Amino acid sequence: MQDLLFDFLSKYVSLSEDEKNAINSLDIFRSVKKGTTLLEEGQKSTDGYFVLKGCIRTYYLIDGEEKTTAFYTEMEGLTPHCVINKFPSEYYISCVEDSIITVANTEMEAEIFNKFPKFETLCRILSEELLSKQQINFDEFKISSPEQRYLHLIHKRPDLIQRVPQHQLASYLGIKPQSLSRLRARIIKKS
Amino acid sequence: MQDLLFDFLSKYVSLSEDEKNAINSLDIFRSVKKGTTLLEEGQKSTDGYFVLKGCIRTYYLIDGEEKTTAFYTEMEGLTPHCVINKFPSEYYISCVEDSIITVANTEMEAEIFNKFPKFETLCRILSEELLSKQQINFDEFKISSPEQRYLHLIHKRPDLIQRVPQHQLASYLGIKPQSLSRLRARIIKKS
DNA sequence: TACATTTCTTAACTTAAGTGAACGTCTTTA
DNA sequence: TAAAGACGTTCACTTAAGTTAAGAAATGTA
Repeated sequence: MQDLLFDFLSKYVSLSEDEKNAINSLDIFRSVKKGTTLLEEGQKSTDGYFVLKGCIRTYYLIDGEEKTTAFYTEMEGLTPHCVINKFPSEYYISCVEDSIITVANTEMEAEIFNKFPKFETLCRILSEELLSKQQINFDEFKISSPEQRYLHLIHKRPDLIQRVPQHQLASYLGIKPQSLSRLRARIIKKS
Repeated sequence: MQDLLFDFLSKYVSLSEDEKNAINSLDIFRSVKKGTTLLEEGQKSTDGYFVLKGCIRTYYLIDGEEKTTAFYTEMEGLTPHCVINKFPSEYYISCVEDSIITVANTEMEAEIFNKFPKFETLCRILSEELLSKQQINFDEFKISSPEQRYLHLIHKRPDLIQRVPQHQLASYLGIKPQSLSRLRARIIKKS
């Protein structure tokens, strides 16, 4: 399982056996069942996640309704906002599928950065890349209609449409489940 | 003018005179007039920007229409996507007001990181913070209606509503200028 | 298997955003 | 200073999303 992680990292830096061992010794690999809640609203945590296999999502609970705002699949990671700002979490994190993930807290990160500065460079580059991609995503969302967003998602992340329930996709697209259903019917009719 | 930058940085790290001098010697401070285009669509660039005073925006030109997707004001910075992905820029960057900014390219960054590893830590922390804030912004955008987004903007960035033209604000809120105009009239009527 | 629950779809109705056009105001500039 | 252009508002009309409700389909569970 570790190989998935090391293969991914090797795209950015080359790791010595020492460095790989240092990571392995941290015992960060976890297998989690579909439906497991990794983080709850109101909870404080210092754990960040990285998905090796499977899918996790973040959602807000608003007036009893789940509003899914992000999905993380293979080779995607997230550091919850509450880890950064030290306040209780404003959202939930939950497993969409049985998944294999890494869980690492801030202290483990600091330890690794200290021993191997290379990792800090890696993390800087990764988060700068992510920030930039995220901005493009946001831009695209703003300048598109719900229908365009859906069509775009089909091209950009076709897997999501298969592996994620419609009502979760809907809020991810910024609309209600009924609207997504209607919008899909409209698209099929057109073609 | 440099003091604005150093005051900001001092919130994250303490800088020695040596380090400040190293930054000053890079000659990164620029004064730019309202309307100046810093980056054009199709252009390649390695420059990142940080706003000390004033306001800059990113916009896409789609079917002859400007779609403004982001504003950067005092103590906010951006690294354009084209700097990260090495492709021609998909958007423009332009000055909304007369501004004082820093302009730094990738090589200068590398040089500073090399001399003062502390700066890389600073940049990692800043970009992780930004990424996290950005995600919260995006979440909020998704779960809100245009009217809620506008009301939220009034509370979160009241200055923007004063200093930025309505039609630029509109696309920033993901709607047409006419809709923003109508939405504002609706809000006034209610209250 | 049978029942309950969740998820998805459909429909009728309401509300709000998109569109195109007109108009007044303000700004730019020739 | 006059003309042109940009900007914001309003309006009538169109289109699509929100809402509420009902029912079908799929899923999970006893």
